[in-house]
Amino acid sequence: MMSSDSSSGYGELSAQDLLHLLFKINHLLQRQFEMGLISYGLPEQLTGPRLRVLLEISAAGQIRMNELAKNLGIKARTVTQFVDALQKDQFIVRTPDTSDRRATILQLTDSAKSLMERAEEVMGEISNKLLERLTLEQRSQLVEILWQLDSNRTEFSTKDG
Amino acid sequence: MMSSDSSSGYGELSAQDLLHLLFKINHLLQRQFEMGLISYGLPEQLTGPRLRVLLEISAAGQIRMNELAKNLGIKARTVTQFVDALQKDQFIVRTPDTSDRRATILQLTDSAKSLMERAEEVMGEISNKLLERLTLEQRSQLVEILWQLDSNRTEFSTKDG
DNA sequence: TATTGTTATACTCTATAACTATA
DNA sequence: TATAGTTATAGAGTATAACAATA
Repeated sequence: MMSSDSSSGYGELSAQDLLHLLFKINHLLQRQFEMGLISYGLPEQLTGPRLRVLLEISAAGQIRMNELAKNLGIKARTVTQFVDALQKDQFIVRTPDTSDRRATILQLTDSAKSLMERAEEVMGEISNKLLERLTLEQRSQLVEILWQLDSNRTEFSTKDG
Repeated sequence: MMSSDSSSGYGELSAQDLLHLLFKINHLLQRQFEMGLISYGLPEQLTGPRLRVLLEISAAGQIRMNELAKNLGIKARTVTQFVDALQKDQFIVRTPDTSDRRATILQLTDSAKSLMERAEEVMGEISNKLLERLTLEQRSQLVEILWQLDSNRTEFSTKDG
């Protein structure tokens, strides 16, 4: 699969192999990250996407479902589902927005607030562990590379624009 | 969210910010990769995971469902579903394994074979485009970094081992 | 008894379309 | 008419548990 040369010449990979390697390692890291959260005692219902929702609410203090959808890049329907699940588990509460009665405002419950504090700590520790093998120089290189990749933004046209 | 310093000091990110940046860019790249496949005229049913299944079968020539599950790191039940879908779309065929009548062997159909040739080309082109902003040096650095991250393998214990 | 694949079932993430209540 | 959120529905990806056929 990967024009193999397991000695040291890893600079010789094709773009495709490099990209696949990136996808693979990223997937592994995400897996380890999520396992880390659980192993540090965070509730298992807190999947990656749900955690992202809570972090967004936490950062905002309070936020409309509307805006949450925009921030997370997901659709209103999807937010409703997250909110249903998170409310059922008592992580958040819905309150009607008095200034616009169509809207709903989300807030963390008190218990979720302390959970999020813990989550922040834990995420910091996990991140340190996952990246511990990288030298400072490699970290800067990685940032630079990611930055470059982000600014690339190749546009592949799809039928629907 | 990200201890901001939008000038140039991107080497100063915390491990957590760096990891999140990685996750984000990776997600973006994967999205662009999939959009690229479609924009090059590959069938839309060919989602990322399904493509991976076909690539695995293609590489093997023929393969047992059993082994496919192992190679992809997914469960037998999940393979059945992929195979059902891919067979319905006439990308693959099931044939009984005469040497072990419990087993089923998978092969690409002829049309899928030529599709996969095309897919390989297209993936190469897309990869080149997505990584075109990286210098050769950055590519080596990235490989080195990913390699390092792969060898890290922090083990977070979960309840079930 | 162990293994291969399937049926039955379920859960998460995501989406579109139609609708309600409000603006 | 446009916006905020919900109901209804769907589909992809993943899983566990129970089971049939075979080893």
